[in-house]
Amino acid sequence: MAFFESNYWHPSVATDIVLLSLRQKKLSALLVKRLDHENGWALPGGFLEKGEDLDQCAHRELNEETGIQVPYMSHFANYSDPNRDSRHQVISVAYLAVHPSGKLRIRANSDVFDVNWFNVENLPDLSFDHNKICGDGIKYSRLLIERKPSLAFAFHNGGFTLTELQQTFAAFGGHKFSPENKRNFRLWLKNYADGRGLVVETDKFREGNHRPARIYEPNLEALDKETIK
Amino acid sequence: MAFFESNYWHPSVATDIVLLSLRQKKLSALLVKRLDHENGWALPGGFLEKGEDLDQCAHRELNEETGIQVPYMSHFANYSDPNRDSRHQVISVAYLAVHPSGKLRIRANSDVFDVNWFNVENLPDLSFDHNKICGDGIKYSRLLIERKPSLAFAFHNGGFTLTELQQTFAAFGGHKFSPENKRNFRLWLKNYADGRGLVVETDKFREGNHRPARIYEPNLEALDKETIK
DNA sequence: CCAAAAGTGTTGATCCTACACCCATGT
DNA sequence: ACATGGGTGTAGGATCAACACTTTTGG
Repeated sequence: MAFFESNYWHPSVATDIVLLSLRQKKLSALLVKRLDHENGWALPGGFLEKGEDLDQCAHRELNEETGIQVPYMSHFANYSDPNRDSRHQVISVAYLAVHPSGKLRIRANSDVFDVNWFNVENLPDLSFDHNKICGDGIKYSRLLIERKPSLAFAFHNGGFTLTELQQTFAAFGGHKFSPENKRNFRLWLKNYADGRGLVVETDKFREGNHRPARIYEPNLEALDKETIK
Repeated sequence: MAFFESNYWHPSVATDIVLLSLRQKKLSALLVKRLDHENGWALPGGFLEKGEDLDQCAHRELNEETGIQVPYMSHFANYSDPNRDSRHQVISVAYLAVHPSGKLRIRANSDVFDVNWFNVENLPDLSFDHNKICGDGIKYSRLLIERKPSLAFAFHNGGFTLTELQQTFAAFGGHKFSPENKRNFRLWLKNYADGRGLVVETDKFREGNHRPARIYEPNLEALDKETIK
């Protein structure tokens, strides 16, 4: 006997996560290989379970499949073409997430037998419509970081120098945050962040073969007040 | 025997539509009274059917319940609290839509026994979490009209005068498009729309106890090229 | 001393605000 | 003639891009 019965038809509902990070200063997305997904690369994600909401589902799936937790995650689109999965009708609820650069501890998991970062300019063929979803997520991230530049902080753990922050913006290809107009980037940042108290100066410096660079940290309290998801 | 069976649990999926329009120059939302919704006011919408995608579902439900079609409709959020509907777990996919001001022909429908516009400043108590959804939709529309001002064209049928267009912006309470700075609104519009070719002058005029006002029309081709959903 | 990257001052163009003013119609 | 709303010109302030410059470290 079937486990689930109803007088009405029901679709399946899953979450898929476009997880972005900086790897070698390139914007990169995390992909997984799972036993069921035609053995190809795909976005991390999975089916909604009874009693949880979509946000919980996305966090749970990401944690189960990669063992990580992220400082930023939010919904950006739905995918509901009845034929997007040939086996049955699945609504995919897509999330954008950000992981700070640095070590990624991948947890062993029976379903997932490979996990890796891929430069977003050079993604492999993905299962289902995941190339479309991933591309949309990247496009969305470019819009988002212009509307809510504090998103860039989520790419850094334990503070950042202004040059590092600028490189983060540059990884998105945004115009104003672009290449070597260091001066204007800093003026813009001062204007943007100072009024809102978004960043705080620390007394720490990043050392190198050059003048040490001051390290800044995001002001978590002020960040919570930022509008726009 | 049950109509639908599966080895896995499935949620229900529905679309709900926040349909906005201008009524007496006030931003207003369309609400319906249905036999099943505790006999209270609620957003138009209903369950996804087998073989259709979410956009089709939203258009179909709106058409079935109110007999109208709209020039703008797009997804803005999901609602998935497991307890948002006490009867069973329903994912609500929320859409924002715009209807031009003017006559609304309501089609008789057995499920819906009342339909009406409500000023968004003064909404009644709605079924389920529809007050939350509707409020979010209105907030979203305020963001959207700043990011993509051409949305304002969807509130007008058969052309608009510049004053009418400005009143549309004013209905959202936006700062720059605000009260009686006619001069700057027009300068801003010229700068925004001229470069993109978004509006075209017609040779028609709106008459009144005063100098006739030139009527403009949106350029549909250029509108399609506008970025941002 | 030199290389390399951090960090600052300032000008000129551009955009936006505020305010004043003229124009065309109905009564 | 005048009331009403349509429609425009423009000076001064704020904002922003571009470029040149100084500072501090390691080797």
